[in-house]
Amino acid sequence: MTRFPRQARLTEPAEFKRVFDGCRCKASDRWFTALAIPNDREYPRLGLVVSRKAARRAVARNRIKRQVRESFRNTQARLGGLDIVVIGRFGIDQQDNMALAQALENIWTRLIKKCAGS
RNA sequence: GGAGUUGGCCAGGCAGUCGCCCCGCUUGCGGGGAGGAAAGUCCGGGCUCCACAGGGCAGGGUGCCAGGUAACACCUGGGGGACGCGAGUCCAUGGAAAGUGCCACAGAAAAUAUACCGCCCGCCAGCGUAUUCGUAGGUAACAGGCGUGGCAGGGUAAACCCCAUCCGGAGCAAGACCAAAUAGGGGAACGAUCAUGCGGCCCGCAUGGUUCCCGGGUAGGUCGCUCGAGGUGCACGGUGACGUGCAUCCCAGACGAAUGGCUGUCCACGACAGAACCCGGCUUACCGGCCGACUCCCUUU
Repeated sequence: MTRFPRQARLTEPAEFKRVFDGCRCKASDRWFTALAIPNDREYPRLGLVVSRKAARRAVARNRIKRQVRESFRNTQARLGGLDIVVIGRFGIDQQDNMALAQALENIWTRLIKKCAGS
């Protein structure tokens, strides 16, 4: 299943707050920080935070978000019932799509491992 | 052919595949899905709410003339000035005889009135040179004083100002509607007339229960939200901006926020950059490409 419907997104401030406050496991590198918390569902949900600070131009922010969504879409089957917030960090707009995809793959793997342990 | 001026247009294409956001019939299909600047938020409107008898002052914008427009600081035409052989380009381009202020350059001096300069006359003091010294004379140069003469009543209003003219405030987080949970408010009905308080007691008054209704209103939701000063074509009017008529088309509407990923292929190897209520402008950013008009020079016929 590689769809990405609205149910698979965090859409309300309260949901974001839940992840930030109750964050159990965390994975980060130079360009991303990912926070996660188990939800009561059978599928994962994704929320994105890419600030103006991380990428000045709107075009760059859009590109980064699309990359994350695309990567999430292809990976979600392995993630299980997690609410995840991915945060873009400063300098991320300098990276090309290939680099972002690899970085994300790495992030997902580590996140799964950490959450399974907790 | 070369050099140049100017107006307009495009903004990688195609195929496959996996997705996202709207809409339509609703297995699943079909249709639509960022820009010329969507940007800066600098002007002008529409729209919404609030305020508002009328007039004036203050404050702010605009500034040759005429026209276009819903309106403008925009656009068109004309006048004037500057640049260019020219096509053209650029100009906040009203008023200095209402007043106040300022004045780089030039000038003696930009308003107090004369320092200044040139020439002339005389005087005082000092220095250098020549002579043995004092004294006297001559030459060059400096400073000061006196008399006479020269020069002006200019510029500046992206200085105040004057004149003309325009201007209410806030903004879609505008605003409208629906509306949980919880805690208040108002009302009605029901209690073997039960409990508590004020009373020694009764009456009475207050508080308490359950059910229902009403009103305000938070989270949340819906609307506003895209058919519009709309696009395209033709005709007519006008030097032109533009207007009028007819025909035709429906062309993003998201809201933790869609418009993308991958693969193949072609070429001039792809810049600046992402809608958030909607229009008209201005300004800024930008790889390249295409089309039209015009000017000058050279060559050929």
